[in-house]
Amino acid sequence: MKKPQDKTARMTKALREGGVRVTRQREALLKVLTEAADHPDAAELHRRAQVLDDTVSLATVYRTLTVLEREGVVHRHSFESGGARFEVADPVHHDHIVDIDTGHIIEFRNDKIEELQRLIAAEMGYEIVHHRLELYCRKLA
Amino acid sequence: MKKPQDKTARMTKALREGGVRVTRQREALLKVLTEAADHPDAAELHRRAQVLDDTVSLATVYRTLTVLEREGVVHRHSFESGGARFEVADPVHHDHIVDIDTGHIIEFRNDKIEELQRLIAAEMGYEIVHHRLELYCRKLA
DNA sequence: GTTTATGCAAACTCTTTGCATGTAG
DNA sequence: CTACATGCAAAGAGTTTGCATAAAC
Repeated sequence: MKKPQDKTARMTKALREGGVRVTRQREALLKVLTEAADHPDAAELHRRAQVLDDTVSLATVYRTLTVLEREGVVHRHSFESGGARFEVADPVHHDHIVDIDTGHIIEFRNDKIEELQRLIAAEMGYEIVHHRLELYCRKLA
Repeated sequence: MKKPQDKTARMTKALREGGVRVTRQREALLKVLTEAADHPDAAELHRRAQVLDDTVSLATVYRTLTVLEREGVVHRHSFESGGARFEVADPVHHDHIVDIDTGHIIEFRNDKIEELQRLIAAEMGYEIVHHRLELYCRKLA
């Protein structure tokens, strides 16, 4: 069982070492991000962060998310509808299943599919820098 | 060698049978779409369609693309940056490699990867309705 | 003739930015 | 103390929409 506070501590350390200032607002956002079990968008992160610190503005949420993404501690996804959604970067890459009826997002990882992608790209003379695989699904009866 | 005019003819037929009116503007857009070897966005399609019919407005381009997508003759993609990009629906599904240096988009199809996706979804109790696989790549040296 | 599509401009959503002020290191 | 981060409001990009007019069937 990984404790969220450990994650936050590791993240703030990584940020400071990257020359990034850890402000009250950024601490609030980091806490909200590490505690999120879902994939919230910027507005939702703003709402959650304001509970912890009501001075957090939406502009800062966006600016901070950009910084966190650049520092590699957050991943940005854009699923089929709506704006960008965010999650704390997982050291192990995973893909997503989107339940088109409920909107729920499920993570999965499959080494075979990762390897196949690498092979396909290589056959075409390419090396994968990053990729995106989303399965839009419906629950089986 | 498939002739573009055949494609357009088939598409207009499908549209009329779907109760959709085929206007001058829609004809221009269909022609531009079938002749496109790339994946243009709405603004680019607007530019190209205006060469054929200068009364085509951007609003109509958007409205028509929505109709064409609903009728199944066009696919809409949203790659990592910029707005939506469109292509005539391919009867055989394909995925995309995006060259991150040039922006070029290459299509590919791989049955094994399609099958793997189906298996993964099934294992989680899901059936795939549609999916999206994009490989953001760099040319190998 | 009816019903649907169009152009235009305004509105909308999501995101970014300029600027004066605040604050982390 | 100085450089960087912030809030606010305004601007931006991409897309949609209300309305009066035009045209497909």
